[in-house]
Amino acid sequence: MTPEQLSTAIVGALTDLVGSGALTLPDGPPGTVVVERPKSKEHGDYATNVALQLAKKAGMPPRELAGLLAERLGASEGVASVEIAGPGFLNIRVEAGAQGVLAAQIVAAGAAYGTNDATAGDKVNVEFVSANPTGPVTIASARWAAVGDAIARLVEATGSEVVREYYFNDHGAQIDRFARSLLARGRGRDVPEDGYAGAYIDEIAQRVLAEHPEVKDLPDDEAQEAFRAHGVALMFDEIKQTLHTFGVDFDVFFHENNLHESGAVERAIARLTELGNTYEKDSAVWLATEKFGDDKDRVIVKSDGKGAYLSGDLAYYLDKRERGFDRCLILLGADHHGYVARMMAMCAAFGDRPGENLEILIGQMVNLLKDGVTVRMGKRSGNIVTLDDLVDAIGVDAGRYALVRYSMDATIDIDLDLWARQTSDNPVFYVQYAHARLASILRNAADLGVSSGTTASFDPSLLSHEKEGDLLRALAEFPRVVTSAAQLREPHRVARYLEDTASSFHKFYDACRVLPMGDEEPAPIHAARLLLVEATKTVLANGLGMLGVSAPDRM
RNA sequence: GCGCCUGUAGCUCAACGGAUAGAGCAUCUGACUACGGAUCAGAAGGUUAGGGGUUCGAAUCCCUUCAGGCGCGCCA
Repeated sequence: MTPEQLSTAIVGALTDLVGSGALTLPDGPPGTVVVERPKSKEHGDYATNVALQLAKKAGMPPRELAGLLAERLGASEGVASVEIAGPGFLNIRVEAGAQGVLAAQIVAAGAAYGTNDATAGDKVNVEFVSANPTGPVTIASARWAAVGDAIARLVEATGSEVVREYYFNDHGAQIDRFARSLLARGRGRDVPEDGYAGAYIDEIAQRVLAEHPEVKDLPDDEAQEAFRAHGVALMFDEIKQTLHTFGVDFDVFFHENNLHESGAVERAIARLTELGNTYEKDSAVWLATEKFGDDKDRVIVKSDGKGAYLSGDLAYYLDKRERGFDRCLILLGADHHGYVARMMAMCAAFGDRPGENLEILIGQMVNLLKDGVTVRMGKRSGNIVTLDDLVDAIGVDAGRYALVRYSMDATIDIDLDLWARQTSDNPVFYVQYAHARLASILRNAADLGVSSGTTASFDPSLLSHEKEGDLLRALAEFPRVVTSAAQLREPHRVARYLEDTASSFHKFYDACRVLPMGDEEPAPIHAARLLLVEATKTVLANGLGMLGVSAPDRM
C-alpha cells in the first residue's frame, strides 16, 4: 500500500460520499489527496489532513467529515485501521502484507523505480556554469555544476527531454582583458591594470608560445589576437576536462559569437520591435521592460551602435525557443540576481510566459573557510580556489554531494580543512556506507546460497517487524521525493531523503537479522528480508545516481 | 535609498501552511565470540532574530524593526 494508492482510495471514498449525498462539495472531490508519512509513529503509518482542508467547503466540522471518511477508508483493502486525531487528521495504519509487496515491486522496477513520465513531452534546456573562459572553473561555479546537473537528472527522471547547455561567452571586454593579460605575460611584461593576475595566466601564455612558436615574432596587435584565440581554446578545453572529471557533461556548448555573426541579435530585436516593445531615445534603442515588471527600461543597442550586453541574451533566449525548448532554465549566482527582472520582462516582451518558458534559478554564494577564515576569491586578483582543488581535496562524490546537499537559497560555507580530512563528517559516507553494506549482504547471501526467491514465493506479510515497516515506508516515499525535488528544482531534497532512508536501513539492519545464522536452514523470512535488502539497495543507488554520486559496492 | 536572499540546538543545516520544530557533528551514558561498529540505543540541548497580523493551525504567508550576504551602468 503506497501513499499513491491510499490517495486514490481516499478520493474514491470522497466520491462515494458525495454520490450518496452524505457530503456536499461544490467543486467536487479533489483529484489527489496529500498523504504524508507522519513524523511521529503515534500518528500511524500514514496521515492525511483532507478533512481539515475540505471542512469549510463541505460546510461540516472537520472531525465529523473525518469520521465519515474513516468509516469508508477503514473498509478498504490493505488498511488495518483509521483513527481520527486532533482537529481532524486521519491516521492510517496499513496491513503488513499490503506494505511488504512494495519490496518486490521495487526490485522488479529496478533502475526505473522513482522515475515517472509526469513531464513527458517537455523539452527542457538547462543552462548552467557558463563561466567565461578566462580562468579555471572556480568553487563558485562548482556549485552550479553539481546542482545544475542534478536538476537535469531529476527533470529527466520525470520524463522530460533535457539538454544541458553551457553558454560560452567568447565575445566582449572580459575576453579582451584576458587576451591582453596573456600577451603581457607572454612578452614578460606585467599584466595591465584591469587584467587577470594569477599563475594560470603565465601557464597559458607559455603553452600558447610552446604550441604556436610563430606567435613570438608577431607584432603586438596580431600576437594579442593569437593569444586570444589559442588562449581561449586552451582554457575552454581545460574547463571541459574539469567538468567532465566532475561527472558533468554538456550536450551543447553555445558560442556567444554565433549570435553576433549569424544576425540573430538583429533578428531578436526586429521581433521585439514588431511586437511594439522597443523604442529609440538618446540615439539608443531601448527595450520596454518596465511595463513587464522591471525597474526601468533597458538599452539594447547603445548610442555607438554596438549591442548592449542584454542584446546577446535576447537573441540567445529566442534561439533556445526556436530550437524547440518549452522550458529554459538558467542557473545564476546571487551576484547576478539583479538581472532576473529584466530577463523575465524580456521573456514577456516576446509574448512568452515568464516562470514557465523561462525560469531563472538563483543560488547563493559559496564561501570557503581555510584555517577557519573566509577565503576571499576573485579571478582578477588571482586568488583562486578551483573545482579541481576541491576534487583533489575530497573527491568527486563528496564534492558533488556537499554542493548539492543544501538549499540553493542558503549561502554555504565549505570548510576546506574539514572536508579535506575525509572523515565521516560528510554525510555522503553514511549513505554510501549503507549501500556498500547492502551489497555486502547480497554477496554473503550468494555465498550461502540463499536467494530472495521468486516473487511467487515471496510472502510480504512476513515483513511485519516495526523496523521493516519503517524502512518500507521510507522506500515508498522515493517516487514522491523525486517528483517534488524535480518540480521545485531542489535536489537537496533527494540528498536528505537518502540520509533518512539510509538511517532507516541501519536501524532495520541492527534489529533484524537478514541471513540465516550458523547451521540454520534458510527460511521464508530470510528470503523476504533479502528482497527488502535488494529493494533498499535499488533505492539508494537510484537516488545517488540522480545526484551524480556513485553507489559503491565496497568502500 | 531601492531590490533579492538569509537569520532555526554549541556548530553545519532540514522541515508541500499541519500534530510534541527534526537530522548530522560536538558533549554525556550504553551496545560488538555471527550478515561491514564508517553502525545502533539513549540523554542533554530551542521564546524558529524581535514585534504585530491573517486562520482551525505559522519557522513557513502579510506588515514592521534589527542583523548579515549579494546586487542596483548606454560594464560585460
